[in-house]
Amino acid sequence: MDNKQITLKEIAKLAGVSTSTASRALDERFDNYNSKIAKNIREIAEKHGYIRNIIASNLRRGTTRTIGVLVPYLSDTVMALLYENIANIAERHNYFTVVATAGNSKEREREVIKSLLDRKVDALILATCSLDDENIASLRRNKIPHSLILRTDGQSYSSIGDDKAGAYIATKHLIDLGHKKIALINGPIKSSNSKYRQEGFIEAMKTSNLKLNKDWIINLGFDIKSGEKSGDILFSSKKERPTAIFATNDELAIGVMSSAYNHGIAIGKDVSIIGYGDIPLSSRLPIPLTTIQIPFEYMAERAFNLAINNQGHYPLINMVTPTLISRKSTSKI
Amino acid sequence: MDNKQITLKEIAKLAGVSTSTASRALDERFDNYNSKIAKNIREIAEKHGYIRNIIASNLRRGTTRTIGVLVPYLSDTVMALLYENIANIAERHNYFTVVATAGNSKEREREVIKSLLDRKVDALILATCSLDDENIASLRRNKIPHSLILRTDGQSYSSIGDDKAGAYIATKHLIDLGHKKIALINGPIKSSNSKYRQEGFIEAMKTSNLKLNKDWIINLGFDIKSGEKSGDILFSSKKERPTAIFATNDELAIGVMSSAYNHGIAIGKDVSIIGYGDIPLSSRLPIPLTTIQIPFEYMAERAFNLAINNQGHYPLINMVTPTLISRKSTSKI
DNA sequence: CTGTTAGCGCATTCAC
DNA sequence: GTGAATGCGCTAACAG
Repeated sequence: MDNKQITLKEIAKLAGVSTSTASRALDERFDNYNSKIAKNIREIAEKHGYIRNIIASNLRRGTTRTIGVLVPYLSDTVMALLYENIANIAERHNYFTVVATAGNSKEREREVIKSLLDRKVDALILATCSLDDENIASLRRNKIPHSLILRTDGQSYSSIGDDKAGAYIATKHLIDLGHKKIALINGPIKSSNSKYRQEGFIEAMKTSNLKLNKDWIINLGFDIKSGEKSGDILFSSKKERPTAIFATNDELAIGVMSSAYNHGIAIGKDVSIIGYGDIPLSSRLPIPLTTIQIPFEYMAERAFNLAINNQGHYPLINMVTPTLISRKSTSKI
Repeated sequence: MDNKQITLKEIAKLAGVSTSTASRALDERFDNYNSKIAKNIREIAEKHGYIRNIIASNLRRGTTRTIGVLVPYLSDTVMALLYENIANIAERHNYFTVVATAGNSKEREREVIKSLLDRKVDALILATCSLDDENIASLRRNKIPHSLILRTDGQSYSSIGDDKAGAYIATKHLIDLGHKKIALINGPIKSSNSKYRQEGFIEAMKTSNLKLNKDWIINLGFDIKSGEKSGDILFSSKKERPTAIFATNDELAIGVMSSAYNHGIAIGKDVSIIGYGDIPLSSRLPIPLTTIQIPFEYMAERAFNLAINNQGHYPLINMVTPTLISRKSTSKI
């Protein structure tokens, strides 16, 4: 595999040519270099298991063909899926990918961006964006190639889902099932996906002339625990309870389900729950979750293209259309 | 942030010293270099936002302080948790980490290892090991620093859980609850964790003089889907059904739960289910999952130390002890 | 402690 | 199409 790798110079010597000729013959970017001598060099290189020293090459070329991806947590399945898709598409384009996790701290995010940049990544893809994100503004100021995925601040090139439409579809699904008392469990509104999903929810409610109950719109976090807490708030209320809940991501929905179970409320019967994201788990829950599917692969591909080459081929904000996946957690009232 | 980064040479010129002096003054490895001139260099560097070009530094130093991590899937929560823990401990030691996913293909794994090595990672940590793993044998032959995590082939330095003990505890828990008809849902036996968990299961059964039913030991995959299939096999059998099931990881257990639900079998009542791993989700399932907790952080730390520096400070196989977490998915018969 | 010299391994001028 | 020369930016060996 390696140990003392054979070097370009040595290959050149073996082939009886200069290192520059050897370098050209082995440069993957010139595919029209087919002289006899070039072919010979390639054969020799192949035979001796020559592998270009990427570090040296990167230094000289001034580019690393590496993109850095920033997510809050990799243990968040949506983020893991997003990253896997980005890594795949990048690999197909001969790019290498590195991830870093920033948790929910803007400060940590700043550090991590710096660390990625110090490593000379050619571009960044960020899934951490909040609506007024100073870190991302700083990327723009410094003209650092980057794109946003899943969430946008409306100012950098972004590949996101049509969150408002998705939320509208989700809410409409509940309404079409006959529900009128519908609660929204959402993440913090400072993220664009939360904001637009909330807008979609409200629009669907208003369009159907349904009353919005302020106590039934809850904005805590994005994780299971937040969903559970939100569910506890709704289900332990002395007042009226909602008959349906739209949780703006699947993890929140799972948390709500857990809470419902603890309160002895039958999911899909006493209460309908719809999520957002369609993570692999959702279809395999004891009560499979009705949810909104996001085309992650397509989203990742666009984010990649935006990061690498966003010279006006694409609009600033690129949206993919989500679709409803109906399962057992929702039913007619 | 960057753009045209100021270079060491320029800092040296500004400080009126040679580049080598500047280099030494800014070398993080010499913390005892505190002459007046050195301090001055550092001040100037700080003022001008100097950042060492890591690529050039890596090339010259011949080391990257980067470790490569190989996992099957990042969308497998256990793997994501493992990686996050490795990345954290590595960062604390001033190492950078990159991940790659190999799916379940040994061929792909080989490619990915090569790609990581081409990038000159200083060491590898692999969570992909099977019992007789040619890729890992190859690492040993080529004396490439590496360690195994979660799974071992018994020949490379490894940081794993005590799978046999964990499985014994899990099975014993079911037996102590009065169960006698116990099924095992396990991954493919070619992975050490599956193998040892199966051994622990069998030992507990034998120690308690319980009969092993061959139809009740199922070895499919590691994912939810496999768990669901396995559950379907058990629950749709015309013959006798088990009253308890030990699934050797939480995802399998979730799959089984889904199957149980579909068959109208009440979890924690008609059937007790115990998992393994304690992923965050498990405690928040509608019926919280009894499971075996693995100390991932400690496991990751040891794997890191083994990868970086395994010169006999540690035994070949390092085991962390798992503990039982009792929840509602198991109950007395 | 400091400066000089000499590369790490490769890619890119620029002549021929 | 090829080779000689020249660094990318940094670090290490050596001598003082």
